[in-house]
Amino acid sequence: MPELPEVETIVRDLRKRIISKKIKASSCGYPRIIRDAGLADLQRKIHSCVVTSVKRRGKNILIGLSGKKTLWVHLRMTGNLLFKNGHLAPNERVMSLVERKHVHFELCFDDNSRLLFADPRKFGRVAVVDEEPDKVAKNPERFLLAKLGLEPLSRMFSLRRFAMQIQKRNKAIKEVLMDQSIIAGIGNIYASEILFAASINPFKKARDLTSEEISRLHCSLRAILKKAIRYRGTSISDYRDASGEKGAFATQLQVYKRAGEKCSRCGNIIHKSRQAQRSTFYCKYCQKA
DNA sequence: AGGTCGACCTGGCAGC
DNA sequence: TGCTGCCAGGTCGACC
Repeated sequence: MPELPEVETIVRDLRKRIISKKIKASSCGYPRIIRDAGLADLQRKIHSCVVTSVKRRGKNILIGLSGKKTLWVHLRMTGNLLFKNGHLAPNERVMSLVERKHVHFELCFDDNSRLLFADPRKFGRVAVVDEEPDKVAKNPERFLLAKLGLEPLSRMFSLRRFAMQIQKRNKAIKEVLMDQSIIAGIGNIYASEILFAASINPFKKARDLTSEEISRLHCSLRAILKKAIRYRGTSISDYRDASGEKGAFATQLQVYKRAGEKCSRCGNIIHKSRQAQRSTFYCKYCQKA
């Protein structure tokens, strides 16, 4: 699933391509991806709007539209937003793995270029919000979106604020990192990688972390996310950027999906176990409990 | 308030 | 080859 670095890569691509374009038409082959009010309402609201901005908040994509509106997109596990110049042939593969049948929502701009929302598993969601993106980003719950915590690459993400959040949580640190209402944007891949980089055991209770560990975690968290953005994200299978290209960070993964391989730091074997119903990868020696 | 679990979906892959 | 069961980057709502 796309996490912060993948979403950021898509947002940066789209910013170059769709800003100031006018929406001429939209279509949807699977209305359940539209939240709340539904398809007809959404189509009416976005028709003839001009794209004014493309932003990210956590894993959420916020496309600013003229008339103080926001087109909200969440890619969940396998969603993709792809920009395409011109029409799509009836059987054209949008990219490897994603066939025409997986395109569930489509925006057509006045120059005939398109923005496609494709999602094989149909978990992704789209909605229109009657407010501009900055206000939605600040207070997503007000617009019936999920509560979002600290933005890890913003200036607000100080060591002090991070530590305050960590110290009051009684659950495992990996679960805290992945809790979007505490820190926004980290998912299963980067939580594993960040904890490895900081040499912290994923099962350790957040409130038991020493101040030295919290400081190390704060540092690796930002470093890993920034590096992953430089590599344009991680493609395990489905993820592609807005041009349909893979991200290159998979080659940099130290523990995620590497169970049974040797730890790059100590040479011991990387372990896989189950945590909060998801896979966790770590080195038992470098990340002692 | 906090945790745990199933539901939402499809496709790929391992094992038989 | 074909069937079955398991696994997957995320989130939400029901329940205790």
